[in-house]
Amino acid sequence: MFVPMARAATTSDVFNAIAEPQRREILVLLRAGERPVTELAQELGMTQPGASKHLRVLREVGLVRDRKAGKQRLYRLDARELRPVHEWTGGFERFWNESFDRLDAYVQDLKQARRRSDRWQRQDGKRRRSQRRPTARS
Amino acid sequence: MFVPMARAATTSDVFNAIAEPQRREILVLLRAGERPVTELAQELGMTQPGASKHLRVLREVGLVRDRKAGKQRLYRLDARELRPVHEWTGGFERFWNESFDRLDAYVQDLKQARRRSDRWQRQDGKRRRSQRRPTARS
DNA sequence: CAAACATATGCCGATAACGGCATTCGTCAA
DNA sequence: TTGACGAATGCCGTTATCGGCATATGTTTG
Repeated sequence: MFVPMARAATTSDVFNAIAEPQRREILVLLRAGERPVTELAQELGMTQPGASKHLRVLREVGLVRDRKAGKQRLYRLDARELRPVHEWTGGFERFWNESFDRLDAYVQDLKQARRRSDRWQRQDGKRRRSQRRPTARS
Repeated sequence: MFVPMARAATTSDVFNAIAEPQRREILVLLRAGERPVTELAQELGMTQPGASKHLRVLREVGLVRDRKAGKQRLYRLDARELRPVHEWTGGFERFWNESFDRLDAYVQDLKQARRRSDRWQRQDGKRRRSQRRPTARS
């Protein structure tokens, strides 16, 4: 028998944790320093239990730590686990710098070819290369 | 009446797209160059429809583009949308470099204080600071 | 046109995600 | 101990996700 499963063993990894906008917002807020749950909930415009649940997820992947302070529980950032994400995306850096796009490369080639041939035949007063943007999505 | 919604308007942003291990894997595979769906499906150990669906998600957030090549459809990487993620995580860099941890900061302070006081009283041959790494997850 | 091949889409089942509410748990103070 | 307060947990309803299968769509070739 087949046992289908949703999102395999994904749950509870860092990529998943930061896929939630509210959780990202929490991390951003925590850059300013420790904060109790209620305060965070308020800034996020959600209920306290809601915030607590997000904080749980963040805690479980190690992005956040908590310490007791009286009856409060102060959460603070622990960004170390964000590093793998940074590095993973960094592995694609050359693809967004270096002409990632065949089209770009192609256009560059055309330009070069033009320049070369221009040196040989100097006629053709017409405007060459008429803003190639093909109407771009409408 | 209340209309609860799951993951708000999250769906279909880049963070969500790369939250899926298989989709990350696809991106990695595509670094090597264009690839048809079937090939990807095979390397991922999943069915062709499965791969197609992941590719759809990636396409919708702009991480991937496709071009027709005969009866095949070749997918290629377009990593530009990965940049925002890289930059967002980069915004936390100082928290994992610079003593993110109060404990570390504390230890640093201790070291400094020691050094200072050492200049005044030169005793205490004991080892100071015993590798504070707190057992790291087991 | 039909057959063969490559992809996309639709449907389904199982499960996870999110948010709110009610409630429990834990801690401090009177 | 009781009351007040902060935070966590449980439950529920709604929606999304993921995977597989069957099927549709599209393209090339005979």
